[in-house]
Amino acid sequence: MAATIYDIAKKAGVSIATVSRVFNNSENVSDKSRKKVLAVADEVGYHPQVYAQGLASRKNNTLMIVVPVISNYFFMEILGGVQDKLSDLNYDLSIFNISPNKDLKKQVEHVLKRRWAEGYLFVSVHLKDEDWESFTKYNVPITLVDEYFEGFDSVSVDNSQGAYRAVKALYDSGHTKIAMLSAYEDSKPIKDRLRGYKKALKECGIPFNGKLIVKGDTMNRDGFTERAGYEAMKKILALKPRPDACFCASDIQAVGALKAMQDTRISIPIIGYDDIELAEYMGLSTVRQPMREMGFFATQNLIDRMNNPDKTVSQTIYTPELVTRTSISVNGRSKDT
Amino acid sequence: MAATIYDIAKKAGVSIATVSRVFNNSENVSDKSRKKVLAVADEVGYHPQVYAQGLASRKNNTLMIVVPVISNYFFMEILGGVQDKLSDLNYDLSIFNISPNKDLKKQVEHVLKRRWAEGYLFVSVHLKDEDWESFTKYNVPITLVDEYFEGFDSVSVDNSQGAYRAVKALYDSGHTKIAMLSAYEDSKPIKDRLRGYKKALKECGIPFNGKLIVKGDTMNRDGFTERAGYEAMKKILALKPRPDACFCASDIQAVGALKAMQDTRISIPIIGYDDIELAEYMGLSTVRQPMREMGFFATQNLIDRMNNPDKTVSQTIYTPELVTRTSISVNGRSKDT
DNA sequence: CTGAAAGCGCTTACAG
DNA sequence: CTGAAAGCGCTTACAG
Repeated sequence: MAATIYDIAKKAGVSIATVSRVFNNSENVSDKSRKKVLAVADEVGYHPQVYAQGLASRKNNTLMIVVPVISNYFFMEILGGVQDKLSDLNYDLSIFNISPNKDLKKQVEHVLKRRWAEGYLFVSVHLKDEDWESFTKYNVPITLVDEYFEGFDSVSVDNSQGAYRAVKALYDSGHTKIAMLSAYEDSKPIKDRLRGYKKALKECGIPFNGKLIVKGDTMNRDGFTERAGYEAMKKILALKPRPDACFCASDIQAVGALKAMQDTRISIPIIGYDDIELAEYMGLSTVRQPMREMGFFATQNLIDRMNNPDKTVSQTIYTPELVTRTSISVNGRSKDT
Repeated sequence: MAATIYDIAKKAGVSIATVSRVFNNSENVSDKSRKKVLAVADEVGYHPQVYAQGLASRKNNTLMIVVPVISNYFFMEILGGVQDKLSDLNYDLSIFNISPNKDLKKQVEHVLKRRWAEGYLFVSVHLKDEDWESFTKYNVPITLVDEYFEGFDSVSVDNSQGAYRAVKALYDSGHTKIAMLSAYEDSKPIKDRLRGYKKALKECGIPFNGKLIVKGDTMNRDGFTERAGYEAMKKILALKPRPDACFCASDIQAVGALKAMQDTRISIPIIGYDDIELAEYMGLSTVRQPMREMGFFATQNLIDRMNNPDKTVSQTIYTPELVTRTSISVNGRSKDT
């Protein structure tokens, strides 16, 4: 049906080798041949097929991002950084969205085995060390983003430190009964952020109280949703004695939390996490991660490794910064009306 | 380096044909052979390479979604619907994110030419009819989502009707000076929604006034951002005479608009568009499209066409519905404090 | 149920 | 600058 390199070669009166060279930007083609080939190819809409190219050349010029949840601001920003980096490079970018209904490790393995891409960027894929370890045998360039494993290059953020800074800020503005609006407790970010929360309390001389760690009831997306935030804040506000401030594990939960405070007409200062675009428009104080830079750098890193498979593994850890807005003093909404 | 079908065949003591059959779930393999092959394959982490399979079988079992902006709620929901549909089918799903910096048509053509997937879902890709027409020659299954072209199957929503309903609702609750918080005027959704806006006004006997169509200054993502919404609402509130209600072209802009109203302490009823998850938590009235169903249905449609290339082209158009929350009467926020 | 062999559409030394 | 030919790692009739 579709034209092949043979058709083009015949029509252009050259060999298939020449056609191939034209499409691979080889310099060893006369201008005349090149023009002729291009003209014929354009006419029939020909372009080498990825699968044939991939097999013959043993490379496919594609990078693949593997990610569990596309629908979140963190990923979008990372993606932006990746695309910035890739924009002048000649790589195709494909995104594989891990399905929440199937086994995570199996899916990762599936992708790796099929040798779809030349390099992989795993974003927010959290696996046990032994699982990551088992993937080293595929011997393919991998960079981890928002995850840490000593066997692969990684780019992550110090979640514990971020939480620490948020809680510390709350303490510094005079609060001592600080709740943590949490999510699924086994999720990686929650574990890390809880650690930071505890560390801050300890440093401030406040005893840890498990009752102040509250999550919602809705646990899709591990509880990182508006709804779960809403549910959790309702519980927090019903606590006796009532907490006088709250660190939220994510901005998206904070949105729900804000709504819960509105509905109950009780406001306490809160700090979120992520600095999603909305945060600015909700006056939400939060903890910001340099997402775009992370995506950019991770891509750079991956490409470096592809070009030099033997370079030593590097771990890059960014420190998040606190962004202060109105929500830290009082609920940003209440003030304005 | 990596194992091939020959290695597995040798180790398992069978021919490569048998190994191939095992991986293609052919029934004509003895249990003994199958087990042996699977055992060996598992041991070395073997799996047929996509590129070799793709070339030899002339199919690759993958569907590709091509989309300009991943980072929006509409797309996320569409994706959810696609994944729902695909969950038990044996297709891989790959996402190609059109880069905003390069020529749209060229990128689409690039993807199509390379024959990456067996079927394509174009989501919110807006092209001229003649461009779509030129792609028919590739003769590959394509379904358009949120776009209409008579030559391909399509699944879309009646944007004009959605806007019409919103404006009508505003009128019905007593408003006559209704502004439209717009975005980049050449974008497809804006053109359609403006049409609905005009239609509603006409029906209500209100003369159209171009001054009431206002967009922001920041035009990235065609102005569908919080920032652009903020900017536009500031302008709207400064208009004399001041509009007494506003139809926003998207929820995300409405978020900015809400903030602008807070900052200026002037509130007028607004209705958004999309019904993003946040809307509920902001009390935002809006126009809802059945996104998940659309994704599900479009995928079904695409697969049908792949199985039956000659079936007649079908156009499916959904009608959006109005979701009423507090923002339609007064700014949902102001009430609560 | 199984294997030998042709073929998928390219790339890439090699020789000229 | 150019072409003939081997090879990439699979699938799939075909014959048994």
